[in-house]
Amino acid sequence: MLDRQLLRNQPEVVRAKIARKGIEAPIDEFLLVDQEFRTLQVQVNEWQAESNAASKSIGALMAQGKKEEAEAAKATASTRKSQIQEGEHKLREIELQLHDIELKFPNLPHDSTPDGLTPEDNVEARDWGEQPTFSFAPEAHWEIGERLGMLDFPRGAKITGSGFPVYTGWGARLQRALISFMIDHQTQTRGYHEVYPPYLVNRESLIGTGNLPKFEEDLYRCDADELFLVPTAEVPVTNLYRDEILEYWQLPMKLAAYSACFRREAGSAGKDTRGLLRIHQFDKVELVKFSLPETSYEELELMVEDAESVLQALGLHYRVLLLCAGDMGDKGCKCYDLEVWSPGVGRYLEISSCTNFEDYQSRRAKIRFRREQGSKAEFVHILNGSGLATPRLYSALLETYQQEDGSIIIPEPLVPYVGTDCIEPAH
RNA sequence: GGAGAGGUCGCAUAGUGGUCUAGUGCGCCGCACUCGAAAUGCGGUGUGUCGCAAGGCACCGUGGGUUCGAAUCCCACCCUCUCCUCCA
Repeated sequence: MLDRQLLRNQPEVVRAKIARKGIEAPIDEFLLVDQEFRTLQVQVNEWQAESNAASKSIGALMAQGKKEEAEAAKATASTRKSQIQEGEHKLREIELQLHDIELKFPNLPHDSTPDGLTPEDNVEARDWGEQPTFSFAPEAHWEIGERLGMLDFPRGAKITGSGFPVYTGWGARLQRALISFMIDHQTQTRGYHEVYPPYLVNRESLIGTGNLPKFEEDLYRCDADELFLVPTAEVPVTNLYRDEILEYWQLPMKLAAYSACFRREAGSAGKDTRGLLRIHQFDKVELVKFSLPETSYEELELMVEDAESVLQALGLHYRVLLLCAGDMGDKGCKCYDLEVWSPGVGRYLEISSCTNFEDYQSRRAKIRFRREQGSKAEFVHILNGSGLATPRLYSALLETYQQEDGSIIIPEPLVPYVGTDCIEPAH
């Protein structure tokens, strides 16, 4: 959600900035409904003020025992009543309409976000490590996983559906190890506070982060209870402080949460269907920051480094992309993607997105802070990033550390979590 | 799921139809007193929205209703607590 004053006072600036994302903002619709809203509000307020004054005078007349005058005043007042009620209803209706329009506005890209509409316009900020070389043809992770009894796609499809893989044996152990390693890494060496959130959230929470109203078709919904499975821990974690005012000293607040993530991936049927590249249920450690507005872009750079540090610890080659305005999505102001190299698949895989939303989410979720006691509450800036998502990490790990004899070397920091330094084929 | 109790301004409480424009205490801010502090006294102290402003309007868990007028009465729902039931 954007600042209503900004929309009113500088509609053309807003329109132009949103156009950089290749999106046409509903700015004309907003201005029209907003004007209607304000006009009616002034009118209804006047009526209410008259009514309040009249009621007060009736009270005074009653107290003085002037019953007849009071009765006469009551009669007059009751004629005004339906008019006011009608006006109030209409006003509420228009306000909801206005709010709906506001919720549909995408965020404005930051000036440092490059122009462009397609992935080709993204800017490579840096890379780390080198593409590993092999003396044999590297296998894709689904081949390695099935051969070593770590991944079972057919049975996952049987018990649930496609896109719900089963991890078994060392595969399950490795999955659990990655989660534990990453959450420990972020909390113990990068200063994040651990959160373990619910996996089901209500509608308000999804509106708060901006997943609703626009992206409902991407979510799994439990109709009986009006709850949704979380597409990312971003949703419950960001909403922890919905409708709250934080203390100045709490900022920046850095939270790290593991959760399973559930996405219907509607509209992407046929894309990346093999292996772990695009699945409906996956695991992710999510980083969320509540920041002072004036430092949020520094915090973004630090968050990208936090995400990168996992890949560096595991010795995986990756690159960092600064996304162009059109490829960043609706909610962000500035976004970096981390792409890890997966040699068997032969591609860089998006494994983390680190985004500064500025006050877009905090405005929706009403998350504010106070600089000092008595000063006005301001919206915090909210950032989040994956730190990291497991399926593509899993892919890069198996494919990078595969050996000619069919085994997988486990990188050193992960050994205590997995309980072995090498996963070998069964004999 | 069943029964009961409760949800009021940061916190704690008062308020059961019109001097409530929601009182009081604590906390907080300002001023006074003081060398300084404590104590004390005085004043102030929520959010949103419309307005250049003065000021208006809305908000006592949420949504409806009754009434000229609702924190207060009625209905539905949500949440918390206690007990019962169920249960990993």
